[in-house]
Amino acid sequence: MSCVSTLKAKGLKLTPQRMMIVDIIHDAKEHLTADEIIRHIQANMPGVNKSTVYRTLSLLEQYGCVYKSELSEELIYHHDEVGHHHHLMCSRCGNIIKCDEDLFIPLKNLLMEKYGFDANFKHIVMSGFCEKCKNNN
Amino acid sequence: MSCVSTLKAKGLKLTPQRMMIVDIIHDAKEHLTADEIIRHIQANMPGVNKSTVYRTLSLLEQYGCVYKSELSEELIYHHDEVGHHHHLMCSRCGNIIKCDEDLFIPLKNLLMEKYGFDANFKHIVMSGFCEKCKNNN
DNA sequence: TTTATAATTGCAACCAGGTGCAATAACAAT
DNA sequence: ATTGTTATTGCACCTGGTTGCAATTATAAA
Repeated sequence: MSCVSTLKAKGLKLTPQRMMIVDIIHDAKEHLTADEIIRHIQANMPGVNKSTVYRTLSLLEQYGCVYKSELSEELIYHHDEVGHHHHLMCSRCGNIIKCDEDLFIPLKNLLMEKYGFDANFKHIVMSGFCEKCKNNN
Repeated sequence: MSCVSTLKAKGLKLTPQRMMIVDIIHDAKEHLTADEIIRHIQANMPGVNKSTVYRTLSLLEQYGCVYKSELSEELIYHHDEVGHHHHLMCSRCGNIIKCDEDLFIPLKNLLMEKYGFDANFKHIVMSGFCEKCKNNN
């Protein structure tokens, strides 16, 4: 079900601002920060307020139309189809290790089995200590 | 190694503000929000600035003396020994399911094996859709 | 097409947390 | 005990994100 029909089915209004935000996320090749989305929309529709954007994003997230994740401290928004990956961030040195996403599959399956919970494993950032910092306390 | 000797070993200064913040976290039975820590310290040492608190917390986190985690949108700080648990938060309805921490052990071990990464699995919040919301799109 | 109504917007004010900088204080060396 | 160095503090300001509210607008019903 497309974003637009999902919203419609819920009795939510298809305002020009919303349509534009949906389009921006759909068209994006990569994930976007909220700020990038705000700049994009204000280029086309000057005067659109940032609170409108944030409210729309959280609405779309609630209805499964976009995914919000965090990437080294900053929140990013992305559409389902966009490629995703996981990160391990060191609390000491701040370095980020890219992480094979397959490692998370067993956990995802387990959460589904035990709790019926459909975890968002599109972008994960785990914090902890990297090899170097761990040994160099 | 205690927090105090860790700081000392790194050539960091043991200011009264820092000592007090360390004490507060040590004495806490539960995890604390940054705000609670700020209120605590300002009760004993009026005039201590919130930026000092935030800077001290991130310093302590870097050196493994406290753990920062997120609990349904708010950041919490806690000492190693404090009991911990995981949560599954629904992006639609906001409900939080408590989650058995053992489920994360295989993943933790895998990350250690493959990347030498010591993941902080003290408090995890996973987002996704709960059983009810998942089926009620 | 007009009207009613409920959802949505923009605004302004707010919140948690972070940052650059000059003043201060902890600690080491004398 | 005094001094010098360097880390740390408090301050003022900034940032991303949120909220209450009055004005506006999409949509359904008449």
